[in-house]
Amino acid sequence: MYNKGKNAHSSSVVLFYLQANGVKKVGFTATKKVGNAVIRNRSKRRFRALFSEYASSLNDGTYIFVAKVTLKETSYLSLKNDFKKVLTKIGALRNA
RNA sequence: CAGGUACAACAAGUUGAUGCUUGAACACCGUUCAAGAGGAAAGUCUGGGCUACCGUAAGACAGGGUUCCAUUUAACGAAUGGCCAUAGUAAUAUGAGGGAAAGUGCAACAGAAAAUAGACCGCCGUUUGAAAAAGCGGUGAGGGUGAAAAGGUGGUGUAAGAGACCACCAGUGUCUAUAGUAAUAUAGAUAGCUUGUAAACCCAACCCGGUAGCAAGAAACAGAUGGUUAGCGUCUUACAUUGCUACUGUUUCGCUAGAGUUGAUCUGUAAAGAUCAAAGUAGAUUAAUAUCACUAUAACAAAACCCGGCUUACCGUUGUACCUACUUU
Repeated sequence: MYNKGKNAHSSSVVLFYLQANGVKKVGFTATKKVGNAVIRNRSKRRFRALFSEYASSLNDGTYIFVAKVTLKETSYLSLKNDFKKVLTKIGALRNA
């Protein structure tokens, strides 16, 4: 998936996407580089909360969101912007 | 009032919107209600419980661990109180703290000489010599070297010297008395007994089956293919036995009421113990316990089988007890 799919970068998020009809899967990744267990769990929770906002307007396919080191200092609004940016870049938003 | 010491406690809150995990009820597959991370959940350093394997049980040896004393505890390498040593004016803190007189070993460099002491300079005696000096012997008091030079000071003594002898002092061992459960302390007597190293081997006392860990392990269903005839560190004795066991997937159990928590009373200096009372479902498996907003900027850090300790990290704040100095009375 990392090899075949498309990817898009922003300051706090990296998105990997592979199109597939009838499948809708999502994964959240926060490696040890990001921080300790508390920070990683919090990153994944924030991703999950944001993803549920966009979930209905997304195309089918498999998504992987990867957290970057700067994520823990990013505010909600700028994270939302980044989220929108990577989704648009990849063309996953249905009504973009 | 200033500085310090010890211990303890808390570890955000608010409401609104949108959600998650578990349980219960209703209902009949969605509603309602309830509960939902820590003081260290961390490091994985230790003591156990629990589970499996090493056939079972007992013993010996080997091996490992502990190390001032007493107490506490299920147990411990932990805790409490004390002793000793060191640091601090003190409150207090720190501690790999048995034995060097059971034995063996080791002590770099420097230095003449380093543990059976040892003569380089010096000092003393004597022989040779006119003298300078040389030879032989004595001397550990003086010099210099070193982490350490074989207790210290003064005297007696002597050719010069020496615990060789004496007085006082420091330490050590032994004995006695007193205090203490004891470690030990104090006092007296006595032995001229006096370097360090046990994180060198070793000795003494006490303690210990080993390995793996809940991804342990157990059960059910389904599937497909096999493996081995044996074994704890070693040995001995007794008994028993031919069967034992592995793989993949899913589900259930293991899974949370426990050597537990809180409060009161009593016992104890304390760790802790006894009695009585009260409250109480976190239990997941990519893994819930949130996301956004507001107050004020908020640490370290996320349960994963469960308990006792230890270690390390830490924002902001509060309380209690004590010590020292100064001022006033």
